[in-house]
Amino acid sequence: MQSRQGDNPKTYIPTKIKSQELIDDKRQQIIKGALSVFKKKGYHKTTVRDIAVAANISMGSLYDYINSKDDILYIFYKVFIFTYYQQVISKTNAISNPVERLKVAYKTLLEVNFALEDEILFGWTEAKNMKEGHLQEVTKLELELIDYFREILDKIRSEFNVDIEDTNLTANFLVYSATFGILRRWALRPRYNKEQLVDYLMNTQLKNLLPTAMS
Amino acid sequence: MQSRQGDNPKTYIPTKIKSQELIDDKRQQIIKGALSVFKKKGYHKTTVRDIAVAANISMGSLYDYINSKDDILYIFYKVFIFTYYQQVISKTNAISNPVERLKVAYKTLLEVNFALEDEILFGWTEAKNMKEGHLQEVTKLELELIDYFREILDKIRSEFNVDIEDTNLTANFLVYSATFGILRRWALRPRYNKEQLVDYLMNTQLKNLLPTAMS
Amino acid sequence: MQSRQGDNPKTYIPTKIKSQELIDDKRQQIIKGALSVFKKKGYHKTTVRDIAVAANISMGSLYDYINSKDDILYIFYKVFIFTYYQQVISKTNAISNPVERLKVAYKTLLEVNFALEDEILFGWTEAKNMKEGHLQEVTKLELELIDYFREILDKIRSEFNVDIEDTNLTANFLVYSATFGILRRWALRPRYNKEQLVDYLMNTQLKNLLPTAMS
Amino acid sequence: MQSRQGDNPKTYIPTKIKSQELIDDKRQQIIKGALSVFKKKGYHKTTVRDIAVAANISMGSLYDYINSKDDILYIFYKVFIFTYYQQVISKTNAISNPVERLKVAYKTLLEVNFALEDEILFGWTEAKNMKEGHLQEVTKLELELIDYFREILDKIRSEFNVDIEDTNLTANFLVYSATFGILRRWALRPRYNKEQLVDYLMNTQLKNLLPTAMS
DNA sequence: AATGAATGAGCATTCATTCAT
DNA sequence: TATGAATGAATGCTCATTCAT
Repeated sequence: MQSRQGDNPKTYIPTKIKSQELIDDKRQQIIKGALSVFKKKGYHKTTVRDIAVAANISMGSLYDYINSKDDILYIFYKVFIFTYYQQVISKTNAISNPVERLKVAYKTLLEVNFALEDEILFGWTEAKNMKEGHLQEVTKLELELIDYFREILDKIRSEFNVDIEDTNLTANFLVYSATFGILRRWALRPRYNKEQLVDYLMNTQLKNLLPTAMS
Repeated sequence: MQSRQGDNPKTYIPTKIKSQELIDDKRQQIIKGALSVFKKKGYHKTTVRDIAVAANISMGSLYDYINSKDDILYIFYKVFIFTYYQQVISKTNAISNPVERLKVAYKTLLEVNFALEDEILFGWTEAKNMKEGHLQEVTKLELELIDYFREILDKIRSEFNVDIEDTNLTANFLVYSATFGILRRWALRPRYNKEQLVDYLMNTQLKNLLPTAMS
Repeated sequence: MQSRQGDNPKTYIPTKIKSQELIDDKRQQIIKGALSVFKKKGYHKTTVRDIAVAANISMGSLYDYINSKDDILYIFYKVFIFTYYQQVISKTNAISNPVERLKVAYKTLLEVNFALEDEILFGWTEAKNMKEGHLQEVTKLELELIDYFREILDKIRSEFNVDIEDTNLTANFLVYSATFGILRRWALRPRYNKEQLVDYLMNTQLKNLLPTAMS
Repeated sequence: MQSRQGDNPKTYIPTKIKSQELIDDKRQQIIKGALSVFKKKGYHKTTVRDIAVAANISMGSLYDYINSKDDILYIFYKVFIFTYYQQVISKTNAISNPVERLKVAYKTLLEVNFALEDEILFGWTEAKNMKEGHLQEVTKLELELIDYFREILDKIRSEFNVDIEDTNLTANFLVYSATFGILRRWALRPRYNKEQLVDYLMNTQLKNLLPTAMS
């Protein structure tokens, strides 16, 4: 696999601070604090003061590590999507059978989604608040994940002669379907728990894709 | 079918204006203007001034028809979801065969979704900004739509002895799947047009549900 | 007694309306409504809309009879002080013995004060909101009342040779003392009722003024 | 004398500022500026901008020290009444003879009133604009001052066997009488100066209270 | 004469960002 | 580097007054 953007969540945002290590540490601290407030109040209603308090850092210092409130959103997305992405890759990279790899990848995707519920919910609704350049970069990362699924599907199609009409479209839908339990949780909880939802998607979305013998 | 909330999109929000007809007209004008700005800037970044200008009404007059910025969001959702809902119902109510009804209902749902792309995109990301009471009311309307699908599925199951494990969960997923083309348009366009996306969903989501003979 | 301003509470404020009778009626209606709202909310927090509603008149019509919110305050004061003033005069004008006249006048003043508690409380705190010219005119009316008391005291002094150093200052204090029970009601009620407060003032303020034999 | 509320004018109003010393300084500066504008325009017509300008502080900074316009009023009253109160107490606390103490206390009260004319004039008319809780607290402080006079009168009555029917009512009237020169200044100035007014009240209000031999 | 809808300047308050220490 | 006080433009909302009908 060729090198991808997704391999590194760190981004160049100019700061007054020299030590890169310090920058990384503090930014980690900042987005951790930020997310804890974002979850409750959303991006717009969260003030930079709120974030500084939650991150246990002074207002002035905060602005030594970022240049604007928007940067916080950007850094959050980078780290978040990178994590999301890495988990799926790392758990499946070594699996040679593409059918098996698809199953594990989709299952992992579902698990990660449930593990990062708050982040996903927040991410879905607030992405539009990033400025153009940042948004594009984040979008690119997500497209890479979809592409990862497409590659698996392509392999299945060519190796097993399975009939999948459009692997790109299918990959897109698969990734979309994986957030069903999260984005609809207001309608699904508490009636259904995580396991039931994972099972439902594994049984319907994958089974429909693969010949009965395989699934 | 018993009476539902969804039968009436008008809601009592006290105003300073006495003529109900005028209220309805102006509110229509307001949300039309509001949406045109919301689309570009999102709810929070849109100022009430922006809305007044877009709706071609003065600030003072605007507040004669609503009581707060939040009300605009609320009225928008009520009208939007009601339209959404009504179209599906009105086009399928008369179809007695439940399989046929399901097909037409889902197809209509997809068409409406594409017709209301902007509204849906906006609606998905900004719902959380409504105040508690309003949010609940809007949520209720959406649940009624899901229930409408569940009822059709129940009928199919009992009349045709089709194996659908959980009709409620399935109905939820069906409604969710219908927004795929909209919520992922940044990844799907311009490669796929509306027809292709509608076909994909009709072919995968419905076909998987019904025995081959029926679909 | 020469003609005084206080003889007529009506004032020339230009209006669009021709019939003077109608003007008088409507203004009566307006200040009645206005006072009922002023009592609860004070002048500034009362909106013209509030007044229109309370006076059972339309916004547009209201402005046919007055020219500004300030006018309402002005008309209120004119009527209020005139009433206040007239009662004291009319009950005492015929009493020839000045000592007796003083007693009845002060007693009447006290009674009127308690009868118009709300008006007085409102009047004291909101007078400053009238515009300069109006304020002066109203002030003039009150000075006439003080003068009325000074005249009685002058007569007592000359006829009975009672030692009252400065009749003008004394008259001022007498009128001031009469509002004690009203302006301090937050500290006096419910411990003291109207009768106790009237007795206290009659016994202290008048008795101290007049030789024991007279009071 | 037991501890009283009046011992401390500082009140807990949460702020964004951490240094208490700075808070005290700036608040002093704010109410000084505020009063200078309030005097001319009254509470309602004074904008927060006016206050910021008069206090030589930026709008944003102003709100770092208070939370609402109402708070300014509240802080003003606390400081004002505390000053008022403290002066009377501190000048008389050491005087053992209660008759002497009464004389000095009343005289001091009169002097303080004249020294704080603007504050009193403003205070009387705008108290109603404080919110409920604040108003009660301020009221309590004033009641303590009245109580201070009542205690002196009680002592005089018991020690000297002077006939004062109701010491509480008398104390109330004494405190009320002390603002005569201020609240009626529009009718009294420029004819009477401060000394004449102080003399008048000392001579009438106290002399009437005490047996001739004492006053 | 009466009505009530329309207007827009004005207000209290917030908050991202800067900067002196 | 770190701190937190200072800044002021921007925002949601109000309300006295006007005006078309």
